[in-house]
Amino acid sequence: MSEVESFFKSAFSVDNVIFGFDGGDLKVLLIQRGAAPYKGKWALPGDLVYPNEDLDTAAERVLEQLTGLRGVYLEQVKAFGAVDRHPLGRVITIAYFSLIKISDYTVTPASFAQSAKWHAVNKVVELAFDHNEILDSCLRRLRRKVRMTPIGFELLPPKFTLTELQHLYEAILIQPKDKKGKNGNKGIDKRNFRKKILSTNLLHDLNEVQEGVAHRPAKLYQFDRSKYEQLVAEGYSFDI
Amino acid sequence: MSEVESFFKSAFSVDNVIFGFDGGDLKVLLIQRGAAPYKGKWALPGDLVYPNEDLDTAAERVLEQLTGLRGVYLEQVKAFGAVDRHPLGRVITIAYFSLIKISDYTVTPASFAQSAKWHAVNKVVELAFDHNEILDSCLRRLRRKVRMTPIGFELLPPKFTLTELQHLYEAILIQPKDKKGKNGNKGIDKRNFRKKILSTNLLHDLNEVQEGVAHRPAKLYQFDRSKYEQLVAEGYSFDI
DNA sequence: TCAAAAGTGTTCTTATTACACCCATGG
DNA sequence: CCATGGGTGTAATAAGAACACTTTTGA
Repeated sequence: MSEVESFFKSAFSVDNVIFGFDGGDLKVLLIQRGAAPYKGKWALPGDLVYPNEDLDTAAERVLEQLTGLRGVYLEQVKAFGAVDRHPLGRVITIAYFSLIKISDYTVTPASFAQSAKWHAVNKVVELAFDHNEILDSCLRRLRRKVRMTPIGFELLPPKFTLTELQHLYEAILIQPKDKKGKNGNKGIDKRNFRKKILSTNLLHDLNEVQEGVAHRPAKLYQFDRSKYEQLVAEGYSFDI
Repeated sequence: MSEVESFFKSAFSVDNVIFGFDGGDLKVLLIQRGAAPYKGKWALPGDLVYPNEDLDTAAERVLEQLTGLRGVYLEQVKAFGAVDRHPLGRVITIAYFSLIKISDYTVTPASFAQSAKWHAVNKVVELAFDHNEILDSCLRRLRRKVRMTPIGFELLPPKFTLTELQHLYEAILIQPKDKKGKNGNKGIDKRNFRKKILSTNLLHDLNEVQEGVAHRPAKLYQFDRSKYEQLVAEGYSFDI
């Protein structure tokens, strides 16, 4: 084998960290591997990239095959390319994360998806390959990004209450329990959160309320994307 | 050719955006291509990744071959993998940026390096491949990172003045001229900058002053890395 | 004595934090 | 009428922004 040929004895894949939110915990969609290597282990959904396929397209394809969803939030995080990360050969993988409304994911279209399941990110067990490391990277990216851009709404239904929104931020931003308990990992202050999020003027008050709750029903809001885009064009920068 | 084989008709490379600072402008080290494709064009230094080489190692190798430097700041940014990004085949590239002290780069050890040259990032011309896009991504990453972590010091000599440090931040953070002139792209306020940077207590006053300047000589400072690492362990987070 | 850059404080404005009670609804 | 979460304001503190003159040195 020539040296040049040896450079091409390699492949690349995409792996997708699909986040969802169930009202309480931040979740990640994992599949249970049906074949070696790591048969039976939980893993991130991923696939080899087709020879004539862009990386982003491959990530979209993996997402759609598993969830049936298109056009959702998807962002590349970084490449993972340790020599020994794949036991069968040199495979570098490009990590993506996507945000979906957990209620939109109902059936499991793809054949391999019968073994797909939501896992709370704080309770994820040992995964195949270097997927724990990939998940960690994507989670850190999400934590940073959710405070700088209004992507949190991608995880909520179109109509939501302020308390639901606050719980989402808490689920994403509050680490389970800091090593030393140094920084007080308490929840966000309700009044301050509402003040700040409403002061952006990006939430449209729908003049509707929750139904079927055994307490005072909360008002429903909707994220005003077009307003956000207009503000961004004027130099606005989201920060929460 | 089997389908599986076709997946392996691809290669990956690393491309390295090497930043430097000459006291005035933020610079990037580019090489002039000596061979097709894009012969004669300026490009980012890069190379194919060896089959048994980690991505980070490949990026370090490219950097060392060009500059002779080891152990400098290096960070992966992301992968670029458009199908047609390389005219000769499917090559995805992993972009890195590194920060070097421009005075440490003197001779040009590698054979291909006779055509290496510093270019002001604000005046970079059309580059080979998708390297302009890669440079933009790395520059955005640098702009974000330099405010969150004390990596700016990687671009300065060990002893520096506060004015030099301020000029560095201005060179990195101030865009040449905003589209509409909307946000006032003026320099940083000198007094506020000094107050803030000194309040971190991360600069060690060396009790030395500049020599050979035709005006009042400035005091010299040194970045106290061990103090920074100690503070980080206690939960501190740099922010400028 | 001039030019050139170093160095230095205060005021104003804005953002962040801390904090506790009444309200509306369904069971 | 009780349990449950919804909804609201103010005061104190901290951070950021604006701003101009004196000092030191070499030429």
